Amino acid sequence: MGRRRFADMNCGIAQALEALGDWWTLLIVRDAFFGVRRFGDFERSLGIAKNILAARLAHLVEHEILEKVDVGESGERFEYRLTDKGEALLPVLTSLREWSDEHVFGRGHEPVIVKDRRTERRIPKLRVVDADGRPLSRRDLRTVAGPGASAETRRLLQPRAR
Amino acid sequence: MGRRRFADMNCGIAQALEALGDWWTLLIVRDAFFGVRRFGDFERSLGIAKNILAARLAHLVEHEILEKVDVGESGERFEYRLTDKGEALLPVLTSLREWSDEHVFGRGHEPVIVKDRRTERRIPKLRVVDADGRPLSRRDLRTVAGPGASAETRRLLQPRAR
DNA sequence: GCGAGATGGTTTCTTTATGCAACTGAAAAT
DNA sequence: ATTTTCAGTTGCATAAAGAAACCATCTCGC
Repeated sequence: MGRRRFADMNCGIAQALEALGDWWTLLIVRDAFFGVRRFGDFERSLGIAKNILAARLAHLVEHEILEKVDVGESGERFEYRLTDKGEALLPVLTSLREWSDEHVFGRGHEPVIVKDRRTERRIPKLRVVDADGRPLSRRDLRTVAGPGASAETRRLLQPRAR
Repeated sequence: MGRRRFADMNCGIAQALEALGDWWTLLIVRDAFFGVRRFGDFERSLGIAKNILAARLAHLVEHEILEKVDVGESGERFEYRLTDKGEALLPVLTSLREWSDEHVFGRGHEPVIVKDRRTERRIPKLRVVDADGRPLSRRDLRTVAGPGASAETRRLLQPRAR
């Protein structure tokens, strides 16, 4: 029985994976952040099969991360553009890149560097911080049920020994 | 012909996906952040098939995101614990959750809320900011080749019309 | 010390997903 | 008018995911 979907899980990570978790999808989004818009450009940039690309683009359009815009002069010719919801993935892509830079490539071996276009300075690393800007780690956090929590989520979040 | 791997791509996102991109993997890491350590606990929490779980845990151990520790009193009994490299994924999980909270569930419908354990206040949202703390969007950024850039990466980053 | 159950997997088989290659129909370029 | 590009679709081969059954240790109760 094929792959399970996560759509019904009452969890933000699972929901994000429902939209982005398929193979290739996040690389398509990354390319979109780089300014790629056309079917053929995604195809060449990624070396992805056409049928997979078509399916992924449709999935991203369905999830309102990309929008398909007809830009044809005298007929149909499409572009895929990031929506606001898609642009909001910047912290996700950034945190993934920063993690790889530090823990996969290692400092000094980054394949790319992201700068503030205005000042030409590197952007500061993303960090999880408290209200005063002090860095927090996993142990400093406490997860509680929110307003949209399901009964199951509520049960899972009951305090227990760790 | 099976699935392509991204291991050889000279890109942080691709490298992160090589480690985390498989189906289920990120949910296993999420559970690890919640304090889950035992095979059976992951299995029950996720409802994942044992063979897939075993493969994913081995993959995460191989990538040094989890470590497998023998905690048996008089024989083998294992725990999977987050390494420092694994703990460093906190911004990734956080940015995914925050994106879902805002763009999938919507404000006021978050299934979980993450608080600073000390102050009981919600943690501020992760943002990509400049050196002075001002928020940046995709358009404010410029990506240039880093010290570890391959020839291909260098070529792709040549300025071009957007 | 011995059987019952929990733990942590491996093996087998079926169902899906992925990938390649070939094909298509419309738009642009020449 | 013909060729090339574009944006897919279709068909087929293979690899990965999932369920269920199986298995070797360990642990607990007695």
